[in-house]
Amino acid sequence: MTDNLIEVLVPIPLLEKFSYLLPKKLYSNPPKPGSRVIVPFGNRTLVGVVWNTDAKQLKKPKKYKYIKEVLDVEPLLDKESLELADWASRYYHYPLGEVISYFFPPSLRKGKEAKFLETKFFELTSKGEFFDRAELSRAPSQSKALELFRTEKEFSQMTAKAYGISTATLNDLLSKGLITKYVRELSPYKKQDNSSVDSKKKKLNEEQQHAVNSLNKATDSNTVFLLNGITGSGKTEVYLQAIKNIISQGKQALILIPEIGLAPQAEERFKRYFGERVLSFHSAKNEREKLDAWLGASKGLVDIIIGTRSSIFMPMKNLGLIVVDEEHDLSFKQAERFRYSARDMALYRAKIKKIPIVLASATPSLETLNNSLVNKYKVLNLTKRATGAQLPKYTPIGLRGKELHEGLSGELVDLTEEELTKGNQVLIFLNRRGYAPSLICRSCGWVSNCERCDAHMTVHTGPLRLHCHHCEAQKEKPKSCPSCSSNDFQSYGYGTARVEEFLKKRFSKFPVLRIDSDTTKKKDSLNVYLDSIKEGKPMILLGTQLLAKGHHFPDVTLVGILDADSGLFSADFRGSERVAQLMTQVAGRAGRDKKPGKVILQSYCPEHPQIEELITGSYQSFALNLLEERKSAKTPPFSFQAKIQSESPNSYVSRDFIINLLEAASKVKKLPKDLRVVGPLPAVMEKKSGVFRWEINIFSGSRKSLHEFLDLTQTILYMPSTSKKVRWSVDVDPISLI
DNA sequence: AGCACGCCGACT
DNA sequence: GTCGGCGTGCTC
Repeated sequence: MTDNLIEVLVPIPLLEKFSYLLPKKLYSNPPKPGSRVIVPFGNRTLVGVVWNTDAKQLKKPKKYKYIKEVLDVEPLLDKESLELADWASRYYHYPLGEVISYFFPPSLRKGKEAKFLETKFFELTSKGEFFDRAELSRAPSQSKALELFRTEKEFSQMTAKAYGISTATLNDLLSKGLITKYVRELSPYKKQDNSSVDSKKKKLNEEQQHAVNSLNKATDSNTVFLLNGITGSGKTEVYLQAIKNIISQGKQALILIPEIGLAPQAEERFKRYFGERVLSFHSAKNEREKLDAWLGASKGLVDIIIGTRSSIFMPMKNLGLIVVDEEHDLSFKQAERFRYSARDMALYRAKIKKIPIVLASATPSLETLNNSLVNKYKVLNLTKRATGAQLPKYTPIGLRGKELHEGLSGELVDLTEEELTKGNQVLIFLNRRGYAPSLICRSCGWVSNCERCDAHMTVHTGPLRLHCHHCEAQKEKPKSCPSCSSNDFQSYGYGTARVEEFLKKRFSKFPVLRIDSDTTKKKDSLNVYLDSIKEGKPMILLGTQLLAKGHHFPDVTLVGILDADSGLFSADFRGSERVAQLMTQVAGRAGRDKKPGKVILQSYCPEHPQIEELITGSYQSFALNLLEERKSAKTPPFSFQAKIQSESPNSYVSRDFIINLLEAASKVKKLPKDLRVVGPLPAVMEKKSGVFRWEINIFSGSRKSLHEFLDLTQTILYMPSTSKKVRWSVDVDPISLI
């Protein structure tokens, strides 16, 4: 019998589960799967999670240790979370013990109590109620406090302070037995108060209404919806109403959004609609807030969680719907350690829980689009803008042989002038921050390369410095050329800061708002910008992809895309997909309201078939073409991809590590025929942050053989004999472009 | 991952 | 003599 042996997961990069003995005193009350326990591990003590209570005996049983302590009598994670963790661990080939820790907020990972903030309360006793206040004539503070207690009956420590009752007074009343003290968990969540909720539903158009109806009909079934609505078509309103329906059934909804920057606005919109039982969750929250949100969601005190990718791990007592907004967005994929895709985990979570899930986007990823084409997903199309406005018209402007004004063609400058004078706003898009992408020496050709990366250092102004955009490196602009000592430097190319300089000079009467990660570093600064845009005064919004993300700019009538070519000739097969999404999203900021919009696409090759397709066709037609290309190239979504990468300060060491891995793997088992291994090759940017990266990319038409191969490499990678000088990673469904 | 153990180099 | 460098091995 092994009924006293318990399998525990520890947060350590090891593939094994560890078995522990249950002390006799816990026989009557054994911990359940999903409970946290404290276990001895080597000479350390760790917080682990119970996985299995009927663990099998090891083949050669060593000495088992005893569980030290059970932290949770009732499990903190339900069966579905455990199943999701198990799946993710196997799918992403990442140790289960580490995966499971993603399901807990930091404080619970550290072993703290799963309780809301505990607060001291002071309550009037019956003695206090009938006590003659005349006896307190020499203690006016106590007398006054007692009077307050008689009307309020009890105070939390905080409120007592707010009422001006000092700790000394409280202690005096306590010692006289007039009040008592007790400790209570202070749940920050109130029962729903519907009076604060704006229950007016917006009027929907026919397509939106149809979408809402379809979503409402799918309750309790694992239906995957692609809410494919053009920019400005009112996707949010559709899922808001679907969520309303879910909540009216006493269930919860989980909404995943791309970036942390979008969280405040999204939360505000949801709160306006649903009241206080909406909670946002993202990395900027502190430990206490994270724990409170976690507890609130798992106890069912919160109806809606809206958050960034890590919210997919949020326990929900009665989850009824998941929405992944802007599902194409790359930020749903974690690009380090546990390289999960929150979107794909959401799909699996909905499957386990047998609930509907909505993937919403104007520019769906090719994976999602393909799944909808093969009828795995149900498509809800929104083809009209909610305001009735038209999609903006694209006008290409060829740049060859043209004189530019810091990246702007004469036509674009004129059109900008025209729109500003009419009182409209203009959006200029350039996906390159800083002043100029590089600094060159005009006398010898020296270029400002980063010492730690295969990349140029970008010129930044105010103060004038060189920054590497791929590592932390920064330095002064050299006084003279390191190579020829001349002083003839030129800032080569242009970034947002340089264009800003020009626009401010050229359109001095109008504000120019530069919005990129340099100008929005400070907390809330993005919101300050967005608020000033909302005022609707004529101005120029200049920025990077930050501007492309889901914002509603009703007064923008002209969008200028300075460099439509970037990314078209990318080394990555996902480059064009990304460009099309970006262009479509940016273009979609124009003409959202009553005023019609126009989009200028500057390009050195306007006759490039992909540029033409974007202009004359639509994102949809562009994407369908791309899908055909991917099909013949057998790249995802027509095959499954994984990447194994090594990192070392020495390029040869890094390369040899991958070569040895492949060799070791093929010794154990011949590579299956349906597996295509590309590499070993250096990464596109081989040197980054001082380490050299080599990789193999594995493609397979069969998920099964891909995973079998990864399982095999994993056992090799985790062998103690494997060199620890090299850092390695496995990335399933990689999407990174560098 | 962490931590201990262990085997070589430059120090009070 | 020993303090400490990091290679290697192990964790129920």
